[in-house]
Amino acid sequence: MDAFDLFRKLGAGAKFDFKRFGKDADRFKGVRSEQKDGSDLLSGIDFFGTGIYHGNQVKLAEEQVENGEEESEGESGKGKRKRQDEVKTVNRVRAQHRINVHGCDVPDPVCTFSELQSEYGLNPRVLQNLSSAGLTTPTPIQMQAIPLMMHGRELLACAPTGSGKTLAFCLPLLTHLKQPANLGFRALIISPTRELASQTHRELVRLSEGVGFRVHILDKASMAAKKYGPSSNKKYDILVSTPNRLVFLLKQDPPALHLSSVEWLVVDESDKLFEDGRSGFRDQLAAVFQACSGPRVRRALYSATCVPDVEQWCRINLDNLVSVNIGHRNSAVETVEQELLFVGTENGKLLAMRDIIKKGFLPPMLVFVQSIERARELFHELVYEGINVDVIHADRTQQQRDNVISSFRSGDIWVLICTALLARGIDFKGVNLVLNYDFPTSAVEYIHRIGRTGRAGHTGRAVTFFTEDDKPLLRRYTRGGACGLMGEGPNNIHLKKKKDKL
DNA sequence: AAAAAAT
Repeated sequence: MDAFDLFRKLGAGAKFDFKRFGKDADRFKGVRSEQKDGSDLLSGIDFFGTGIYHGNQVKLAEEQVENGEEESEGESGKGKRKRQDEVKTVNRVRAQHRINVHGCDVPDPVCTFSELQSEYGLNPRVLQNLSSAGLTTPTPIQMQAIPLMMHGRELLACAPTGSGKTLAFCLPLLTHLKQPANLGFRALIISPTRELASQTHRELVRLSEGVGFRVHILDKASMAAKKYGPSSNKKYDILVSTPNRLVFLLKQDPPALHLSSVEWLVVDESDKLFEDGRSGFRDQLAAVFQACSGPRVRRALYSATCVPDVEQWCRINLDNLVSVNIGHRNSAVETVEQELLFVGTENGKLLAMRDIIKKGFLPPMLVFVQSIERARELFHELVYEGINVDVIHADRTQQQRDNVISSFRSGDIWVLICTALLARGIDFKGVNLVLNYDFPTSAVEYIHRIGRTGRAGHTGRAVTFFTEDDKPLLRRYTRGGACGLMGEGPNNIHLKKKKDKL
């Protein structure tokens, strides 16, 4: 595995501009010539064309149709034909939208939001809120995951960045809860960062407007107010939180919050929250799972990336699991034009960055670096460039963090330097460029970072800086982390196992 | 490997 292969594996759908980055191409040629593989550079850059995958999907669907025919052999003519047609239609829909499902008794995908009202009793007001938000057609993940959750099925869902996962779990929650009830929280959503939690909270409030649900977020103020204690009036329905805050309240004696009425537990960015190790989220998440002790609790895990570890856990612990995958698993979103830029050294990064600024760029731009310290440093380098630049990371105060996010959303900040804090889930409208100033430490992180652009079918662009020093880093993580992500067929993913816990 | 996550 060399640097070239690595980038090939990172960048599904990547376009590499050889004229513009001729030097980089030469560089990779050099690297590549060390290999025995005789194939030439350009043919090597078949970025695992999506057409091949699509072909496989259709073929798979046809096989399913055939199976369906065999199964219905005992039936008489008319009914049999009707069932065959239905199976064909459903499989065609799945193939067309690259919906892959595994599990028993999977309900048909829905093709419109109004079907959700007629078939599953979605509140008409929510439907109205959807259309006033300009949402007309369900995305593939919504088509399949919503009916599943409406049937109360536990699931593991994997769909690309910016493809509508939030709505895919919010709609079923609202439908399932039917109306406000004073029973305490009946639905809980866990997110890895406060920024993502607050975004999800806002979405839920907007979506349920006029229905009367009490949607809460665990923030400093609500925790200080101690409003969820045993003596509270239980007049709340849905909670969104980061894990540790929740665990803090649960651990108090007596617990400052009860989750025994929770009927739906949604884990967003599930692979992140399953992260193990001394300071990982995993223990916190385990405590949350344990606290959601009601007999009727259902669980759904969502992410753009899925690791075998999480899948394994789901197979063992979830009831009659269904897993839904949209398109390639663990692949970069296809609407992002990806470029790799060799900049030689650290100083080369700064020069290239200044060059981008000097040449004129179309804001807003997100710039990812590897650590808080590096975020600070880069900010100090750029603050005098005459552009509106700011920086966000976990060491800034919540007030600063909130201000930065809102100024970036409003366009007052053109360039936002950030750490992994903003890598997942955050939905900025119209980020024109994601710059990986520091090379991401894993393919998974790369996928999430560049997924801040090219959202909801829009096009986006991502540039990744690359230096001499990054080479050993690349080799390490292709061995230990996500490897063979793509190019080996949709169901042939080897992610090396690190641990086998939980 | 780093970042985030409670007071």
